[in-house]
Amino acid sequence: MSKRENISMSVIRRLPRYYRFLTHLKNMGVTRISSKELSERMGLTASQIRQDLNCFGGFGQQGYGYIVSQLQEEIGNILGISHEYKSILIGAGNLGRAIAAHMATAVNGFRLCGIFDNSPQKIGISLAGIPVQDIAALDEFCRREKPVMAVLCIPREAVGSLSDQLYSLGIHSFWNFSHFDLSMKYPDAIVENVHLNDSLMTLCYRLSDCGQPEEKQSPTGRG
Amino acid sequence: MSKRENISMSVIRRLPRYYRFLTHLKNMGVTRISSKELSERMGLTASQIRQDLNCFGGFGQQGYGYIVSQLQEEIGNILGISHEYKSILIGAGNLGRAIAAHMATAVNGFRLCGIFDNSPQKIGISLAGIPVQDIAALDEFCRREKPVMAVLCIPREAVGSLSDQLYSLGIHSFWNFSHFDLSMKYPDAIVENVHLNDSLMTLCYRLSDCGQPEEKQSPTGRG
DNA sequence: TAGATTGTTAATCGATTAACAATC
DNA sequence: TAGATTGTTAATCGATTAACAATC
Repeated sequence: MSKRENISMSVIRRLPRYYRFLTHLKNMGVTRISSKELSERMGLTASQIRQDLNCFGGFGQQGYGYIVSQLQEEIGNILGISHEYKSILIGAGNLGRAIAAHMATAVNGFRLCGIFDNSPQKIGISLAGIPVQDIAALDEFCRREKPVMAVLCIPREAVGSLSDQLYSLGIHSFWNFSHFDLSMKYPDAIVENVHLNDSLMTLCYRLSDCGQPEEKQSPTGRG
Repeated sequence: MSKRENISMSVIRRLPRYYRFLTHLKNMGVTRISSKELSERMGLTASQIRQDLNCFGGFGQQGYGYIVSQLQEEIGNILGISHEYKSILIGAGNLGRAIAAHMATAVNGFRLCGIFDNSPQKIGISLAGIPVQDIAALDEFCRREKPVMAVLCIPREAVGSLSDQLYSLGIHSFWNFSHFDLSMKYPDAIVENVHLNDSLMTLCYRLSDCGQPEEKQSPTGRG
């Protein structure tokens, strides 16, 4: 866990995948692995794996390789998965439901402690054992429970004013599923965006890549 | 739409964001924009925007800038959003439900035409107006409808054998929400992964970054 | 025309890969 | 010890930024 200074996002984004792979190997009964073997299984270069790991410390042994269980645990610590950061979810729609179920089951460093919505049809129901509260109760709840992260599963239009409220209540990190640009608004906030539609559109691009689209001969052009 | 050769994923992943921003500007009544102004609004450099756009052609006018509606339409064409690629969804759990709802509403180049699950409780219900079919009906359905993309909202364990079936039925592109490594298995497949838990873990890392974790003094060590 | 802003080439920066001495 | 594989430095590659001539 030692060094950890100015680690690039490229490296950080690979850590969960290492963690998953090592957990899988551990479950399969593999006790020892070299960077070469791991690289072949993961489709990376051995150099990159060693380079990545050495951002955080030397976890291997020359001539031997890495102990799977040890390395898995180290990366878990680096990621901070044994934390239980208090978090709330805003928006109990289809996506909110899925995320609540996800956060309740997977171990990931966060504990969901409150869900909020503004629709009377949603208020009172439970998702993953947590009751959906009226958004009007948000202030009081946050002052009492002091959550540090908010999951935003609400439409773009709703985020503008709500994010101000959340930010002033001390929530400065967001798992953002909306299209609202939080990191533009709060430069010091920690924002992780999940843009499902953007993701799908890149898939569309790659499918279209071979044949020309050509369905629209757009008759645009400036005066 | 012209050039389009060896466009890097870095560029491709920015396209949907350009598209969103331009759509927004258009809706706000903005008709004309320079790369400088757009860069300030999006938190990029003007150089990057011009560089990105010029991968596909010259859409601007020197001394004037870009016509918002025209550029928006061009990027839409580049992404291929007017396609209606037939797609199927496997897994009608919480996440499957959310994705079905999403794909039914947003315009994104795909048309969801079938949903499959293996649970008797799910078979027969409708998601976004589409009935959930028994996974046993998959072969017959695919031979008739010829979908080209599959959304995978099933657990890792289920993907191994199912992906073989899908691949042999001519489905070579996947929107993959599972942790199964499809691109390792089918190097020629087009795979877009959405790993929600990985995303959340990077957020956890960044939150943990300031204070040391130190809750576990792991007593590991070899031989 | 003069001013503005593009398209494009060159310079810089960062990330990945290769090489190799250290060492288990 | 000899063989293997790490940790780390150097070389390469790619992506971003800066600069500027072209031109509307």
